[in-house]
Amino acid sequence: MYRTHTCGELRLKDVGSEVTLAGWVQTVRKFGSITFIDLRDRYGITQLLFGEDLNEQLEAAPLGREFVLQASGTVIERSNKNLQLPTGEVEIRISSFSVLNKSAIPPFTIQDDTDGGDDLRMRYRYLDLRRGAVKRNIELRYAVNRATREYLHQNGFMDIETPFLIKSTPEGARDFVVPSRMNPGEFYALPQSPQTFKQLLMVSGYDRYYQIVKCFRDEDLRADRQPEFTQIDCEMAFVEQDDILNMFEGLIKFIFKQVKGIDYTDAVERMTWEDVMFHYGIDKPDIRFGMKVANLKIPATVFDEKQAAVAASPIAGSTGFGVFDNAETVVAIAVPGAAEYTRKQLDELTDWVKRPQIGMQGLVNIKYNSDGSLKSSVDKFFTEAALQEIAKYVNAKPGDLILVLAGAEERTRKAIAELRLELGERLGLRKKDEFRLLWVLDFPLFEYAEEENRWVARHHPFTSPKPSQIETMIGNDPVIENAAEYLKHPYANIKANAYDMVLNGNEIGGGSIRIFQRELQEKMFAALGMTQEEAQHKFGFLLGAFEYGAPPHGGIAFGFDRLCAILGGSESIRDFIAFPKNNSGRDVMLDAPAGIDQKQLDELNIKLAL
RNA sequence: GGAUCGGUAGUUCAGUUGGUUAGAAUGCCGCCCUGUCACGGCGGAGGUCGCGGGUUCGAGUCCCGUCCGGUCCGCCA
Repeated sequence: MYRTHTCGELRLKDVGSEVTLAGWVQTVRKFGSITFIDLRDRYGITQLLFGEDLNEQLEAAPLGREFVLQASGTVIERSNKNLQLPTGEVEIRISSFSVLNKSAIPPFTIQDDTDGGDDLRMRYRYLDLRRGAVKRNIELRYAVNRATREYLHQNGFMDIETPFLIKSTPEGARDFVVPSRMNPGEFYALPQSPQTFKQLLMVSGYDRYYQIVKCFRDEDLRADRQPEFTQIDCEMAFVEQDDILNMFEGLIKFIFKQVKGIDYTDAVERMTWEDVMFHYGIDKPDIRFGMKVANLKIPATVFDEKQAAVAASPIAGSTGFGVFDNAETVVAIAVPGAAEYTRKQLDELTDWVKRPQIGMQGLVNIKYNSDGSLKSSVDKFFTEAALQEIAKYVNAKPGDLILVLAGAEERTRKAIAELRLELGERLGLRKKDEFRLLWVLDFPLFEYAEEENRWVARHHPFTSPKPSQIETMIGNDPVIENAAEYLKHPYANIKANAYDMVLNGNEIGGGSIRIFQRELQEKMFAALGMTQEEAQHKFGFLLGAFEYGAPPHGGIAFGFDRLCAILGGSESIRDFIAFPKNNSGRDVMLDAPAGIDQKQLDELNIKLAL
């Protein structure tokens, strides 16, 4: 063995021991005749003391940053202790050492607070991984992994591997594709998720399955998206929606406890998709703070159950203010304590909602002053009494600032959700150390793709409708005559047995109760515009399996990278992946993807048409 | 597919209206230093201003193109 101890374990009780350590040189601090060296490994940092007797040897073999060093000596108590370090009360008086390997000067500093930019850090990822800040993230990831396996194992789940070389599917994200040498002209696809395999495992009777597994989607990336990412993929047979929700909020609570020491004893809130869209404008609301959306006006085609309530809004009739009267949707939030905002701040907020990403025409503000008076940017159109009515409707208190957006339903609702998050952020309401879970239930089963003029599955084509709506689905022809009026089609109102788990405004997991009868699955494929032949060709294996006693089943998948990032208090999932790819899907360390030899292309019968 | 910001020393950045020899910090190298731990002190080296073209007496700075990177929209069942 190269070492008797790690660099993280020696303490006062070890004083007097003869030890040998091995690790990387973090820093060299030379003081004439004595030299301090911080030696680092995965476990920590220990200070080495090189006395006068070793000076000659040090001059013969100078030590630089990141040199690999083996050093032996006696553990002694420090005269000057460093209580910042766990090992800071002791140091090693070195008697002999040897340089196991030299190091080139690293391109950035190997410190928590590195001077390296993202690109450089990724190019030298093996150096970046030496940094404590990154190491702690990788350790946290492993802790989440272990907690997940422990919980699922205790609950009878089996980890079963599924293949990576599978068949391309028509629905959903673009597939990564792998050419088959032995089958010229044919291609495998990498799985977007093990969805159909886990359902087949249910048919086979492995009634509790899980896998922490890579998934692949060839779509454009973002800071928080990778072309290959990891899911905690789970499926259960003989369950209803509640069984799944209970089992997996248990999982997340267990992870909180094991990884963060947090006792999440509150019941996880459950809201329907309609409710969260109505009250927060988005399907993954951050419920750590209030500032709920007030609906002053909505189109007749959405939120059937809310129409009556909105009809009582103070701007329901004609107001004489064209911006409201001509808008499909008018929504507002009351920002607590923001009535003091200056003209400059309000202008800045207005510019913020006018950015192309938000795309609103403007922002109406109403200051509900502490003295109860009201001052707005639309005083020309509304009496103070009318503003009072609005303030009451949006539940504003004196001292609040009411912000109102008006425009087309979809865009405006999205914009108010963004505005709510932005102000929550600015007011410090999105606390890093606070975690609030939420189940969002009863998503629509279908969305309408206007450009393709057909229904698409909102979750995926294996999601079952609410049992009460199976008749609606089977009994209606999916074809739409007038695309503009798709909202009037019965399919627009079919709700799915689907659920998302939301943590602090992030969708961390989602799943559904699946279709398990052949007829309903065939109807689903037909609803999505597939001919019987196509369905048979693409999913014949699944339809076949459903003929041999498929049990009722359902499942869920969690975004493992994202979950780790949130638990680690970071926005970026890249920090939690040992070897991530950049925004263009490149591995800048390997320089992948890359071209291949003509010989390889020939073997694969592939001609490039660049 | 679209929008937008950026590319200057090993690294992170500054660089005025276009004007002398392109700066700082950090890192690196050398010398000094027996208690540092962001050690300190003194000195030094280090640049194809991403690349190509243009405007100009003169371009890091302005214009066009291109490559690379960041952020966002579309997209991501």
